Amino acid sequence: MPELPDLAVFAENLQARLQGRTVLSIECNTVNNLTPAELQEAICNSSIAAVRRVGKEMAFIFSNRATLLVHLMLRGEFAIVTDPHIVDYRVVTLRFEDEALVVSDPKGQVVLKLNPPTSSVPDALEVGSAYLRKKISERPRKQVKAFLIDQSLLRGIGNAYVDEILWQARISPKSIIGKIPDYTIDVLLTSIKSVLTDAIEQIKQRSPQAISGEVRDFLRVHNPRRSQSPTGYPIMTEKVASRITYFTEEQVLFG
Amino acid sequence: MPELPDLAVFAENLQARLQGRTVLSIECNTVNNLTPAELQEAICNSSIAAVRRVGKEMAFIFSNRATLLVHLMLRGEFAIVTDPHIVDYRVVTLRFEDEALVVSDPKGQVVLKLNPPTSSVPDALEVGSAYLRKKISERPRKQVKAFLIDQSLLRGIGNAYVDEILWQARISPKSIIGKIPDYTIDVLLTSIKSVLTDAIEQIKQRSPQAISGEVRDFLRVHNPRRSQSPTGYPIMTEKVASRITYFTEEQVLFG
DNA sequence: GCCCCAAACAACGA
DNA sequence: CTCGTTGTTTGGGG
Repeated sequence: MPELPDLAVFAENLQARLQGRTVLSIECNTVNNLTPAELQEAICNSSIAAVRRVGKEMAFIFSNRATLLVHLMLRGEFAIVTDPHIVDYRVVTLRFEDEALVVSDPKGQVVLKLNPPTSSVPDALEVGSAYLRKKISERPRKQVKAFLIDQSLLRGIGNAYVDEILWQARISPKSIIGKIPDYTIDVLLTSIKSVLTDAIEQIKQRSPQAISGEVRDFLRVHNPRRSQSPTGYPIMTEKVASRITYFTEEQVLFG
Repeated sequence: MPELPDLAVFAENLQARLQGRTVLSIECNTVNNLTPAELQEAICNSSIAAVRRVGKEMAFIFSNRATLLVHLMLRGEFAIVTDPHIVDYRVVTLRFEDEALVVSDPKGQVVLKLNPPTSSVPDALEVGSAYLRKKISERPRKQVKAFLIDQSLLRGIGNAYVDEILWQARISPKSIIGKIPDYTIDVLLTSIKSVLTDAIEQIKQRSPQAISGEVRDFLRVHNPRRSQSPTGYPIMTEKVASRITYFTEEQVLFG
């Protein structure tokens, strides 16, 4: 499944291709208590004003100020096609004049939200040091990996990039977050931003038009293709925070 | 720390010695949001009408219907003395005409409650088979030891007597409670009552005047002095439900 | 060993 | 590998 950097690229590309387009009709079944009629009522005949990533979700913002939030979950995908019927497992189809945006999902787990309340949880690319320290002080005993992927604390970091971030910061995923020294929290914050923005650039270079799929070959430790980190340490694999985790001995264990 | 049978004996003895006595003054610090002033207001100049054990707590019931509930936690003790100052770590002192009841605790963990709402959780000596089966069906996956010492399900059983009860019933502490057959639940219920009431009798015989301390030498398996159960099986030690547990191979593992 | 609470963990469904 | 929720277990701190 795509993570934050993939979704950021998808957002740009979806916006480039769909901005200004008017939704002529909608096809969907009821998903998460959202009925086709509600969706119809809310966005039909409106045009797409913007497409933005927010956390791990895609926000389609319409000219009438309605917002449709899409979470792809494990297997959801976006596609822009002339004939929607060629796409299997369609969840929602927005038809424009000559083509259509299809959200599909073979597992049927995609989550749709219409005009949800705005979240107070910061996005990983926006988070500040004061917020991070406040949340750390509220949950000092959490493992740093569990902390970073907890979407109720910080939005957008998933299982692949958290390993990259922690390797970049040289912090063991099993560290107890409250035991990480202040200075190292600064390093962590910097790593969050740099790993994610670098990945966005990598993905743009490799898949400039992507609105689906994922590019992972450049990951430095969370990468089954690699046995060593860029600095030559063997990559170890272990479950941490209930997830398969790639890390090396370079990463300091705090606590 | 005393468990249910010890506390049952203490209750009898405290009542025998204090019933009818009038509280002339109280000394304490604020404990659990209960201020000295509140306590003073509630029970000063009242007399002790009864002393009863309830779960692992001691209830001092006053002539004005006020109730003071005392939980001794790990190291709390009762003492009746003429000079309270000889007792270290005093938490509460109720002065009567010629002597005083002191609750002391070197760890400061004693819990006091004034007129608490009456609990709907049955005491281990009162529990019926219907209640037990209902709770089992609500939490069928809990280990039987964890179930029995959970004070929100059943009040009064602690880490020592639960081992005695389970040995008596020949049920392994690691059994999954929902997998224990109906008939064996009856055996368990009978064991709860018989182990506890027998222990009360044992303690009365050995320490007829006790209002503190604990007698444990007669325990058949939860007893560091013994290496074999009465039937000659070696006693094993293991953590179960996060507690040191004594048990033998005689005890059937269900589930 | 007491209790409470946060966190970890597994299972399940969507 | 997603996010919820629920129930259970575990560990720390008072």
